[in-house]
Amino acid sequence: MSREPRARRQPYSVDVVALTPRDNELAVLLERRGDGAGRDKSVRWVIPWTVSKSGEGLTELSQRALRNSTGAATTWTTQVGAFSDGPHPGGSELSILYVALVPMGQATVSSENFEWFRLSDLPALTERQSQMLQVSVAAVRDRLDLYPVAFKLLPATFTLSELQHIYELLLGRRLHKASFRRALAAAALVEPTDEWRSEGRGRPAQLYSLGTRKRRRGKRGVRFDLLG
Amino acid sequence: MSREPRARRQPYSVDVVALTPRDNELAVLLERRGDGAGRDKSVRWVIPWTVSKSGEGLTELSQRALRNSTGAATTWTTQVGAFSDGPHPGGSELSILYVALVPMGQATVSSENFEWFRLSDLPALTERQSQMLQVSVAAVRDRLDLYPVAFKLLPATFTLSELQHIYELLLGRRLHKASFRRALAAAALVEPTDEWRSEGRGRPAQLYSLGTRKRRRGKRGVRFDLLG
DNA sequence: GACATTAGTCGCATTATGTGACTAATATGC
DNA sequence: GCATATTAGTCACATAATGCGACTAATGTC
Repeated sequence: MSREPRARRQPYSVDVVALTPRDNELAVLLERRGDGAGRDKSVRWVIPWTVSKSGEGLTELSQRALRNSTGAATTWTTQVGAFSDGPHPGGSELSILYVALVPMGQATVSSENFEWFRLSDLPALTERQSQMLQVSVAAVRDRLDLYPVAFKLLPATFTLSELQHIYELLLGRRLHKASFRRALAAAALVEPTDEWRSEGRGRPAQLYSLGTRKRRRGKRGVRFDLLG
Repeated sequence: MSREPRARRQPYSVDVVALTPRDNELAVLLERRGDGAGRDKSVRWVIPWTVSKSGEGLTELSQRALRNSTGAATTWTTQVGAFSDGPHPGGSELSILYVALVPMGQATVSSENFEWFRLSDLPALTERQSQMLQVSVAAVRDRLDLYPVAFKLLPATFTLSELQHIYELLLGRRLHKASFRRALAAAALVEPTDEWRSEGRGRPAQLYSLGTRKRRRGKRGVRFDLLG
């Protein structure tokens, strides 16, 4: 997609931050903007976005943006919010932001205009785009305890070590193996399959899958220790 | 505000769900719509909303909507999301939803066009409005552990019993007094003032205020028990 | 002064969590 | 084959958090 001809202002766009685990951290999918020949060379990558065509719902729009950038991948997607400050590459006033979680190892691109970047190795972004990315990652972290986001970053079956690595990646700190597994077992969240994976060296790991939802209600007390 | 003359479609509106504790549950501020003489008599109340005037940011818009409906009250406000399904009373395609938390006892109205309704005693709403209200309440609940929302539903000073009641109201279940206070003390969240409140019968209660933030980081393990 | 009512605390049983050390199963180097 | 490295998975025990009933404290009402 090349530069727009001084676009008339679109009312709103749907922007999608697609995240996937890579090299022990998160990576985000960005779109190449223009050919670098324009006057604004400093910003060459943007968060993929679409604008409404004809009465499409927000969800459909986000799915279309995702399909357009990753190539396929019906992944888990959730809305983060709306942003109005600063300019948008498509000239829209409003950005409706979605995060999409792409399972490890399934991070594809639809064309060479798209590329995955590790968060520690990002290209320059505009203020608004940078903020949207930051809020997206924070949104995923905040939902970690309430929604199965960690599992959406993994394939349907996974080893417990992989699951722990995802949690460590999202929390930004190491977890103790025995504690992690004990808590996981207590919640009866995952179920073992009869498959094992041999990763080269070391003992093979058993594969697990996310168990059927059990509507367990939290009956425990209030945690005041993570109010921020 | 009376019926609009077959409004041209606005690009988007900002809708504000204002919540306050009342009679041991939450109450929401609604706006009377039209005079009841129109053909659509069944829906006479709507969630207060505004549309953009001239390059206002979303935050300013929500503040204006709030001022317009409650009369004053600079309360704590946060964005919930964007909604596109179903019709909006203002004819906009998109609703950007905000929740505002109004401290107990400070729930005023700017005019007789506005009224507070307990959630158990709501008037009929459209599908979209009903959904937005439901999502707003869920958003507040989901943020209970991460953000000091419970304190935003109380005045600057409060008794510990009042605080516990707010938590019980938001969680929908009873908490044990001693456990609640022990956890609260461990987090060093609140500070006692030297004031006491005598509520008629019973022993007077000491008043507390929310202490200064202390950036305590969560070093504890993962909770799998409330994934849903 | 007995009683009702609300605030606030204590002690102990139970459960959850942190942590290091242990065993198990595989690959590699010699 | 056998020692060693590497990763998976478990155990046992100490410490911390939580559930919960019973207690004391301070007020108003009769």
